[in-house]
Amino acid sequence: MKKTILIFAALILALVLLFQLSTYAIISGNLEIEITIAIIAIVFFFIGIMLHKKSLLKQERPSSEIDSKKITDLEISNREYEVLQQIAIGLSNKEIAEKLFVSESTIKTHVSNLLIKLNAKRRTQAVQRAKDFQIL
Amino acid sequence: MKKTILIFAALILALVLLFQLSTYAIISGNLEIEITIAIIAIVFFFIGIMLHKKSLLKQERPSSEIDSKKITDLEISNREYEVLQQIAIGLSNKEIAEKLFVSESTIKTHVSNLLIKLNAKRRTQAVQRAKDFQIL
DNA sequence: AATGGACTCATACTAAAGTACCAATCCCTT
DNA sequence: AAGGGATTGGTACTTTAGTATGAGTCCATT
Repeated sequence: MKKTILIFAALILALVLLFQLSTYAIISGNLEIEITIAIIAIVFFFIGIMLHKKSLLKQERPSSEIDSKKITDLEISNREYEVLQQIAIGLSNKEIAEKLFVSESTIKTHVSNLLIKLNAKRRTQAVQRAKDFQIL
Repeated sequence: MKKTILIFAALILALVLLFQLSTYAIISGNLEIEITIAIIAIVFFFIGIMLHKKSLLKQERPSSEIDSKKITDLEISNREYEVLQQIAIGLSNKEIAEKLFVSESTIKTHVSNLLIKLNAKRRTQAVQRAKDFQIL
């Protein structure tokens, strides 16, 4: 909200400045009115583009951001989440075990707990549900 | 490219029209120059926003579009692709078999072929690779 | 008519995945 | 110090997944 106010203040300021400039230019005869109008048009054209770009950035981020709150809500521990990430890239339990320097038994335990917490029957379904929850 | 030319033509036309309007207004004394400038600024401000929005739509679509050419390149058949989609949503072979009204054996055959064609060792990896290829 | 691709299904395996239970540390909080 | 969650690991099993191989049907192209 603060940024919006600042942006609009800047816009009004720019408008006033351009107006002052154009008035002076027209009176002093240094600039033609067509050029003044053209400059104003171009300046606000690009202001429109830039503002829209910034507003979109704020909207796009959440859609691809992981929801860390949801992870804690589901009571998924750090280690379990690490395992979940490895499942998502298609690794087997043995491969995950080697990557995280633990035994395959440990990974199986983590996977079983993940399936319960994500209410999934299989690891493929767990990945799908995790993506629905925006935690992957 | 054609659209870009049309858009710029429309922009120039709008600029000329606004210029004509403002010249007439100022000469006839019906409008103050400040108001004219303000109108031009607002109009081009919104033109900027709208143009940027349209250009973004063209960019976003391809990133979430499935690459049907890639599917044929990988020699993945229609039925195999259907199975791939079901794997991606986390179904087991038996569940896929019931959904597509075929036996589990058939699904296993399709899955095996998919793994070869996608160069994957497991179904989870197949899903991951399919997404890399933009076919899911 | 013959060939080849797509789809189907089966059998018999081997290999992963997943379940159920138990248990030992470690670390943090009460 | 005691309790509890997190992490680790094991054994013993059941269930899915995946491989290998062969074979039949259907359909379009040659």
